[in-house]
Amino acid sequence: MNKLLLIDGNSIMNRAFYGIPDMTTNDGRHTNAIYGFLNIILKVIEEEQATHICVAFDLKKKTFRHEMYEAYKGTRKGMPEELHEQMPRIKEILQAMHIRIVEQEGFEADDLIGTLSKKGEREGFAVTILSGDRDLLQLATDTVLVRIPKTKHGKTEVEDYYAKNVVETYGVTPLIFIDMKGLMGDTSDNIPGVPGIGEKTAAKLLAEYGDLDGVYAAVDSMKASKMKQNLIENKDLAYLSKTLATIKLDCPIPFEFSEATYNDPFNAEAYTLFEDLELKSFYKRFSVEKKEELTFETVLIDEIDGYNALLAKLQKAKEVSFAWITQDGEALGVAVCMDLEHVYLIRFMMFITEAMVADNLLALSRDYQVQLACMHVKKLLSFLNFHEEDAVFDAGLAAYLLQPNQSEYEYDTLAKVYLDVTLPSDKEMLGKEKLGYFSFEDEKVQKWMAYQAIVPYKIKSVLREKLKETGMESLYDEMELPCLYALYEMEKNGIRVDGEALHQYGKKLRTRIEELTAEIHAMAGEEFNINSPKKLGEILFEKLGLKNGKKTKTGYSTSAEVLEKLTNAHPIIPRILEYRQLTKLNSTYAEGLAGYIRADGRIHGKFHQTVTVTGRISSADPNLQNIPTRMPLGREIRKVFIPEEGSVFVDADYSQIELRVLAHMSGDAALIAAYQADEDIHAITASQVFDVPLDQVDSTLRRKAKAVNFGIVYGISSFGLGQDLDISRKEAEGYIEKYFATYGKVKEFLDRTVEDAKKNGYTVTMFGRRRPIPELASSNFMTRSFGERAAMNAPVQGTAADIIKIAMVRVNRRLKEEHLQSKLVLQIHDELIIETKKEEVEIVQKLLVEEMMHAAELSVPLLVDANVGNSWYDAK
DNA sequence: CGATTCACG
DNA sequence: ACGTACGTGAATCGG
Repeated sequence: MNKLLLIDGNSIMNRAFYGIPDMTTNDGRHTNAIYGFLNIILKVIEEEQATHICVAFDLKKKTFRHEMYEAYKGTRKGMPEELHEQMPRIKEILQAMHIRIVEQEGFEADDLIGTLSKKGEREGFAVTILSGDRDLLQLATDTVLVRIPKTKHGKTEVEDYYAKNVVETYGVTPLIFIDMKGLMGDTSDNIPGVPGIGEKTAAKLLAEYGDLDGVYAAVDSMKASKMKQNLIENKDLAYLSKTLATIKLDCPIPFEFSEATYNDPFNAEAYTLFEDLELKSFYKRFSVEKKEELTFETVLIDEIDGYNALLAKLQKAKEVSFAWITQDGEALGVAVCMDLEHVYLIRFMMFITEAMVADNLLALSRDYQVQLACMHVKKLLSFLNFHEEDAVFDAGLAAYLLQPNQSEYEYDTLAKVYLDVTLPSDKEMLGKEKLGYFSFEDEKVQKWMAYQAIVPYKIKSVLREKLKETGMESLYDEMELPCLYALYEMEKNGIRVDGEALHQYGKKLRTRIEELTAEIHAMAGEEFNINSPKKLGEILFEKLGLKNGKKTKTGYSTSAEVLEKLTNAHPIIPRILEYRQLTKLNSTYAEGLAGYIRADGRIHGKFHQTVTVTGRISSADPNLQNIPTRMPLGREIRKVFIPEEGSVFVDADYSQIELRVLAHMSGDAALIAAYQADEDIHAITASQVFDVPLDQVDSTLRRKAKAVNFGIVYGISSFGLGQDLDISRKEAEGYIEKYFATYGKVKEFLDRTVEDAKKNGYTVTMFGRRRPIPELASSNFMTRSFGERAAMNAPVQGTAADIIKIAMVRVNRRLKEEHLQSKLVLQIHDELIIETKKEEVEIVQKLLVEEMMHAAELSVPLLVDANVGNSWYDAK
């Protein structure tokens, strides 16, 4: 039997738009509704095994029913621009997929669907209707199925309704469902209904009196009530609502279903559209031949004569790009490119050794003035001994500066953004295949290797040009590129950790954790997983009946913030808080860090340079930038980080660098003066904001003022500040106003920053680093507000990040220039740690403080605190 | 694999 | 009216 699927295009697009978080293409076109729409309909098409499909859309022109409603209530909300722009695109896609689109001027999508559904039934189709709108339930019959997708926790579930299911759920037949809408209305569909009558009352009335006419025939005999009054007063409204809710079944349909067959949806034409919109998750459905968009020849070099001939050519080249091919830390070969027509794949072997090729590459830069380019220089440095001076172009790093909000910078993404060429990704090409000697003979792997050399070759000039255009060329050349070498050295150096001390620390924690576990289980009266917020919530708020439990999303919140308010409500609470703290310390730090200690007794974490949107460095595997310090017990962990014999740690950190940057960038005289006089900034702020003489500012007031200062840097909101200080939004509002009255230029600066960001689409740091903030253009209040706060924060956080990068680069240079044996080991945003030979302590400390202080000339001094110690704990 | 929680600046 | 502070990474749970 033929299956007809009728899709309510507008309502499904609408559902998808609000159900799927914002998604955009690289050039900023929104695709979330398109993505969600396609996911829903493809899922249903598959389930239904549909043979014929129609997707109905409203046309822009107002319909009769709109006009009736607007006559009643004035305006109707238009759709947000982000959704609006997706409508023509989804239609294009459907057309390309040979899926029938139905539109009629003067008719809404549901009228068309109603008509088509009847026509389909008459012609012997099994009809299914897919809509996000419950209005369509009136079309359900014994054979016509209405399906309504719901997004639950990110997953789409579909509710199915035949006539009998409508009766089960709403107590009325589909036809009477229209009368029900007339009584209860439907806010989402702009149907007013009778005031005071909701689902329950409407269902009761209709069960008793049959339909709307029945209700009004009997209305006079009802006993006096508010409801009766409402019914009588709003009779016209009820009938108007019914008319509004009634779907037409007699629209003109100028085509036959034979023109709506579902056939060959995943064709080449559709593929180019999917590609254009970067809807990658659908690519695998297409079996079309992907056309090769980069044409080149791969040449395998695996004997010495060929290699020598190639080398001679490379030495004469001006620009050479390369990709070091590795597997599990072992080098297999290198792909090299010096023109657009060829990629040479050099396979390491007996007579073409890794060491030899590495030396030759280095010599290209140093002896033959060849400009080298590749993808991720830092990753290569353990194989290739390049230095800062070699200035190897790093395509990933350049691309990061241009678009720091991307999640990765692999060859396929870069090719798409900068060459408008779609290449298969790592995953698509290799899957889980392990590379080896014979991979050089596998055509697919050859391509993959080649891409990584030819992409940087091709995009280098594009990236250079864009860096110039955006004023970020010197940022790239003088800050980011040199910084990469300092970061690599920190990774290589690692930091020494006393494994035995770490083990003892963990043991101490675990003893206490066991005690707490037993006590908590005893108090709860059962054994349960304390680590499961879900279980814990049930125990606390249901079994033990603790009140509050207010913060929810997918259950009760059991965050420390909530639990702390309940500390005195039950003795189990403080134990859970302690348990949480200890298990965190144990699993993340005691046990977590232990797993990273290498044979040299040191932890070699990674420092990522292309992760954060603001320009900061991030740390991972393990994260060495979040080692505890705020709580005494956690801080103890820092005792296990120790220098090697004969060395100490010299640790230096900036004092309030972000607020100082703010003082400078805003030019606020009061703030600048306070810093120039080396005043206690939080105390001064307290005195100003709370109208208290400076000598009467107590610790509580100072703490509050500190929160205000932090809030300013974070992009202040009265709600956020209120939350942090546990005061009312109103009160927080007062603090902020007082702050801005004191530091007027700061307000001007923040306002100007947001305004410029809205105009340009990005913010800029003192050193020209940009942060795009697409959220500022959103029509969604929440999203836009976030963008505004981010815009206030980014120049400040970003400039501070720039400054410490400059300091790192200079410190690292001086350590080398002055032939010191001390080495950088950690960077924690505003802090640098140098493992320092004892005989170098004085000079290193001086050098470190000097370079940090003078990394930037601001209108306020950059103060640096420095300490020396035999562990990280002691040096701070 | 997303949500929750929590460690840091 | 909308419901949040800015920027990260890791462990854990549960679908």
